Amino acid sequence: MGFAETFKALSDPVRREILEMLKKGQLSAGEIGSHFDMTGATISYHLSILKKAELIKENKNKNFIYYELNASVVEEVMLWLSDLTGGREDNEGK
Amino acid sequence: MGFAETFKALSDPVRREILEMLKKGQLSAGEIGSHFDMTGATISYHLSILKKAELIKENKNKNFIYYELNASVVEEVMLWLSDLTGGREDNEGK
DNA sequence: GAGGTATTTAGAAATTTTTCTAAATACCTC
DNA sequence: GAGGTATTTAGAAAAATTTCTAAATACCTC
Repeated sequence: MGFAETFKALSDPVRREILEMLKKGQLSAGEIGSHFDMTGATISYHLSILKKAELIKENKNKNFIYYELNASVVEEVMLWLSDLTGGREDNEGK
Repeated sequence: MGFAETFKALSDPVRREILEMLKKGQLSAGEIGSHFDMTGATISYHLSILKKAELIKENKNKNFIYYELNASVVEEVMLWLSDLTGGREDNEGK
Protein backbone atom coordinates (compact mmCIF):
# COMPACT_ATOMS: atom_id res chain seq x y z
CA MET A 1 0.00 0.00 0.00
CA GLY A 2 2.97 2.34 0.27
CA PHE A 3 4.12 4.25 -2.77
CA ALA A 4 7.71 3.60 -1.78
CA GLU A 5 7.35 -0.11 -2.49
CA THR A 6 5.27 0.45 -5.57
CA PHE A 7 7.56 2.94 -7.28
CA LYS A 8 10.59 0.95 -6.30
CA ALA A 9 9.05 -2.08 -7.93
CA LEU A 10 8.35 -0.05 -11.06
CA SER A 11 11.85 1.35 -11.18
CA ASP A 12 13.49 -1.79 -12.55
CA PRO A 13 13.38 -2.45 -16.32
CA VAL A 14 13.03 -6.21 -15.91
CA ARG A 15 10.02 -5.76 -13.66
CA ARG A 16 8.42 -3.28 -16.03
CA GLU A 17 8.88 -5.75 -18.85
CA ILE A 18 7.24 -8.46 -16.75
CA LEU A 19 4.27 -6.17 -16.19
CA GLU A 20 4.02 -5.54 -19.91
CA MET A 21 4.07 -9.26 -20.59
CA LEU A 22 1.16 -9.66 -18.20
CA LYS A 23 -0.96 -7.10 -20.08
CA LYS A 24 -2.28 -9.83 -22.34
CA GLY A 25 -3.14 -12.22 -19.52
CA GLN A 26 -1.65 -14.40 -16.84
CA LEU A 27 1.60 -16.32 -17.24
CA SER A 28 3.47 -18.82 -15.13
CA ALA A 29 6.79 -17.99 -13.49
CA GLY A 30 8.49 -20.30 -15.97
CA GLU A 31 6.89 -18.66 -19.00
CA ILE A 32 7.98 -15.27 -17.71
CA GLY A 33 11.48 -16.49 -17.02
CA SER A 34 11.98 -17.96 -20.47
CA HIS A 35 11.71 -14.47 -21.97
CA PHE A 36 14.76 -13.29 -20.06
CA ASP A 37 18.40 -14.27 -20.07
CA MET A 38 18.43 -14.81 -16.31
CA THR A 39 18.11 -17.67 -13.91
CA GLY A 40 14.73 -18.67 -12.54
CA ALA A 41 15.92 -17.59 -9.12
CA THR A 42 16.42 -14.06 -10.32
CA ILE A 43 12.99 -13.97 -11.94
CA SER A 44 11.53 -15.28 -8.72
CA TYR A 45 13.21 -12.43 -6.88
CA HIS A 46 11.67 -9.87 -9.23
CA LEU A 47 8.26 -11.48 -8.95
CA SER A 48 8.50 -11.28 -5.16
CA ILE A 49 9.18 -7.53 -5.38
CA LEU A 50 6.19 -7.03 -7.67
CA LYS A 51 4.06 -9.17 -5.38
CA LYS A 52 5.09 -7.22 -2.27
CA ALA A 53 4.13 -4.03 -4.09
CA GLU A 54 0.81 -5.69 -4.96
CA LEU A 55 1.34 -4.94 -8.62
CA ILE A 56 0.69 -8.60 -9.40
CA LYS A 57 -1.41 -11.40 -7.92
CA GLU A 58 -0.61 -15.08 -8.05
CA ASN A 59 -2.81 -18.13 -8.36
CA LYS A 60 -1.52 -21.63 -8.12
CA ASN A 61 -2.80 -24.33 -10.40
CA LYS A 62 -1.38 -27.84 -10.46
CA ASN A 63 2.36 -27.60 -10.53
CA PHE A 64 2.42 -23.99 -11.74
CA ILE A 65 2.09 -20.56 -10.22
CA TYR A 66 0.39 -18.09 -12.50
CA TYR A 67 0.86 -14.36 -12.19
CA GLU A 68 -1.47 -11.62 -13.32
CA LEU A 69 -1.58 -7.84 -13.17
CA ASN A 70 -3.32 -6.13 -10.27
CA ALA A 71 -4.89 -3.13 -11.95
CA SER A 72 -6.07 -1.41 -8.79
CA VAL A 73 -2.60 -0.56 -7.50
CA VAL A 74 -1.59 0.74 -10.92
CA GLU A 75 -4.60 3.02 -10.73
CA GLU A 76 -3.58 4.31 -7.30
CA VAL A 77 -0.22 5.27 -8.74
CA MET A 78 -1.90 7.07 -11.60
CA LEU A 79 -4.01 9.00 -9.11
CA TRP A 80 -0.91 10.11 -7.21
CA LEU A 81 0.71 11.28 -10.45
CA SER A 82 -2.46 12.96 -11.57
CA ASP A 83 -2.66 14.87 -8.31
CA LEU A 84 0.88 16.06 -8.91
CA THR A 85 0.08 17.79 -12.18
CA GLY A 86 -3.51 18.71 -11.45
CA GLY A 87 -4.27 21.60 -9.16
CA ARG A 88 -2.05 23.90 -11.18
CA GLU A 89 -3.30 26.82 -13.24
CA ASP A 90 -0.30 27.57 -15.39
CA ASN A 91 -0.44 24.30 -17.23
CA GLU A 92 -2.58 25.37 -20.10
CA GLY A 93 -0.14 26.82 -22.57
CA LYS A 94 1.33 23.30 -22.52
CA MET B 1 13.03 10.31 -22.02
CA GLY B 2 13.57 6.79 -20.77
CA PHE B 3 11.19 5.29 -18.27
CA ALA B 4 14.12 3.74 -16.44
CA GLU B 5 15.39 7.14 -15.35
CA THR B 6 11.91 8.45 -14.66
CA PHE B 7 10.72 5.59 -12.49
CA LYS B 8 14.03 5.44 -10.72
CA ALA B 9 13.70 9.11 -9.91
CA LEU B 10 10.19 8.50 -8.60
CA SER B 11 11.27 5.54 -6.50
CA ASP B 12 12.86 7.59 -3.72
CA PRO B 13 10.65 9.04 -0.95
CA VAL B 14 12.69 12.23 -0.64
CA ARG B 15 12.32 12.91 -4.34
CA ARG B 16 8.60 12.23 -4.27
CA GLU B 17 8.27 14.67 -1.39
CA ILE B 18 10.19 17.27 -3.37
CA LEU B 19 7.77 16.83 -6.27
CA GLU B 20 4.83 17.25 -3.91
CA MET B 21 6.36 20.45 -2.56
CA LEU B 22 6.57 21.76 -6.11
CA LYS B 23 2.88 21.15 -6.75
CA LYS B 24 2.08 24.61 -5.42
CA GLY B 25 4.73 26.39 -7.45
CA GLN B 26 8.45 26.81 -7.88
CA LEU B 27 10.92 26.78 -4.99
CA SER B 28 14.65 27.41 -4.70
CA ALA B 29 17.07 24.64 -3.85
CA GLY B 30 17.54 26.21 -0.42
CA GLU B 31 13.83 26.37 0.29
CA ILE B 32 13.49 22.72 -0.65
CA GLY B 33 16.48 21.75 1.45
CA SER B 34 15.22 23.47 4.58
CA HIS B 35 12.26 21.07 4.69
CA PHE B 36 14.55 18.07 5.08
CA ASP B 37 17.01 16.98 7.70
CA MET B 38 19.80 16.57 5.17
CA THR B 39 22.71 18.57 3.87
CA GLY B 40 22.34 20.86 0.89
CA ALA B 41 24.69 18.58 -1.01
CA THR B 42 22.31 15.67 -0.62
CA ILE B 43 19.34 17.76 -1.75
CA SER B 44 21.38 18.88 -4.72
CA TYR B 45 22.01 15.23 -5.57
CA HIS B 46 18.29 14.44 -5.48
CA LEU B 47 17.49 17.49 -7.58
CA SER B 48 20.03 16.35 -10.15
CA ILE B 49 18.30 12.96 -10.41
CA LEU B 50 14.91 14.62 -10.87
CA LYS B 51 16.40 16.97 -13.44
CA LYS B 52 18.00 14.13 -15.39
CA ALA B 53 14.62 12.42 -15.45
CA GLU B 54 13.13 15.69 -16.68
CA LEU B 55 10.59 15.63 -13.89
CA ILE B 56 11.62 19.16 -12.94
CA LYS B 57 12.93 22.22 -14.75
CA GLU B 58 15.20 24.86 -13.31
CA ASN B 59 15.41 28.58 -13.87
CA LYS B 60 18.06 30.75 -12.38
CA ASN B 61 17.27 34.15 -11.00
CA LYS B 62 19.80 36.31 -9.22
CA ASN B 63 21.66 34.21 -6.74
CA PHE B 64 19.01 31.45 -6.64
CA ILE B 65 18.05 28.46 -8.72
CA TYR B 66 14.33 27.83 -8.77
CA TYR B 67 12.86 24.44 -9.53
CA GLU B 68 9.43 23.64 -10.86
CA LEU B 69 7.51 20.56 -11.92
CA ASN B 70 7.60 19.40 -15.52
CA ALA B 71 4.07 18.12 -16.05
CA SER B 72 4.66 16.61 -19.47
CA VAL B 73 6.92 13.81 -18.29
CA VAL B 74 4.52 12.98 -15.48
CA GLU B 75 1.85 12.63 -18.13
CA GLU B 76 4.00 10.27 -20.17
CA VAL B 77 4.36 8.05 -17.14
CA MET B 78 0.61 8.07 -16.62
CA LEU B 79 0.13 7.01 -20.23
CA TRP B 80 2.46 4.07 -19.77
CA LEU B 81 0.59 3.00 -16.67
CA SER B 82 -2.74 3.50 -18.33
CA ASP B 83 -1.69 1.29 -21.22
CA LEU B 84 -0.79 -1.38 -18.70
CA THR B 85 -4.30 -1.67 -17.30
CA GLY B 86 -6.20 -0.72 -20.43
CA GLY B 87 -6.53 -3.26 -23.19
CA ARG B 88 -7.95 -5.84 -20.79
CA GLU B 89 -11.52 -7.06 -20.83
CA ASP B 90 -11.82 -8.67 -17.43
CA ASN B 91 -11.46 -5.42 -15.60
CA GLU B 92 -15.10 -4.52 -15.40
CA GLY B 93 -16.32 -6.25 -12.28
CA LYS B 94 -14.83 -3.52 -10.12
C1' DG C 1 6.01 -42.99 -2.02
C1' DA C 2 9.70 -42.34 -5.87
C1' DG C 3 11.10 -39.59 -9.26
C1' DG C 4 10.27 -35.39 -11.81
C1' DT C 5 9.21 -30.63 -12.88
C1' DA C 6 8.29 -25.75 -11.16
C1' DT C 7 9.39 -22.39 -8.16
C1' DT C 8 11.37 -20.31 -4.09
C1' DT C 9 14.90 -19.53 -0.43
C1' DA C 10 19.67 -18.84 1.32
C1' DG C 11 24.00 -17.00 1.02
C1' DA C 12 27.51 -14.54 -1.32
C1' DA C 13 29.60 -11.32 -4.86
C1' DA C 14 29.20 -7.27 -7.78
C1' DT C 15 27.01 -3.07 -8.59
C1' DT C 16 24.31 0.92 -7.58
C1' DT C 17 22.37 4.30 -4.51
C1' DT C 18 22.27 7.44 -0.77
C1' DT C 19 24.48 10.25 2.29
C1' DC C 20 28.15 12.89 4.33
C1' DT C 21 32.23 16.35 4.61
C1' DA C 22 35.11 19.35 2.30
C1' DA C 23 36.09 21.99 -1.51
C1' DA C 24 34.76 24.35 -5.72
C1' DT C 25 31.86 27.33 -8.57
C1' DA C 26 28.67 31.01 -9.43
C1' DC C 27 26.78 35.05 -8.89
C1' DC C 28 25.40 39.04 -6.05
C1' DT C 29 26.27 43.35 -3.39
C1' DC C 30 29.08 46.91 -1.72
C1' DG D 1 37.37 43.08 -6.88
C1' DA D 2 36.43 41.47 -1.81
C1' DG D 3 33.47 39.23 0.88
C1' DG D 4 29.13 36.78 1.20
C1' DT D 5 25.38 33.64 0.20
C1' DA D 6 23.47 29.73 -2.76
C1' DT D 7 24.30 25.71 -4.94
C1' DT D 8 26.99 22.06 -7.00
C1' DT D 9 30.91 18.75 -7.49
C1' DA D 10 34.29 15.30 -5.74
C1' DG D 11 35.47 11.60 -3.09
C1' DA D 12 34.51 8.27 0.32
C1' DA D 13 31.63 5.35 3.51
C1' DA D 14 27.40 2.87 4.44
C1' DA D 15 23.39 0.72 2.86
C1' DA D 16 20.45 -1.32 -0.59
C1' DT D 17 19.79 -3.81 -4.95
C1' DT D 18 20.59 -7.22 -8.42
C1' DT D 19 22.36 -11.35 -9.79
C1' DC D 20 24.30 -15.91 -9.40
C1' DT D 21 24.87 -20.96 -7.66
C1' DA D 22 23.31 -24.40 -4.78
C1' DA D 23 19.92 -26.22 -2.01
C1' DA D 24 15.19 -26.54 -0.38
C1' DT D 25 10.20 -26.82 -0.93
C1' DA D 26 5.98 -27.98 -3.24
C1' DC D 27 3.22 -30.45 -5.79
C1' DC D 28 2.28 -33.65 -9.64
C1' DT D 29 2.21 -38.26 -11.91
C1' DC D 30 2.93 -43.06 -12.05
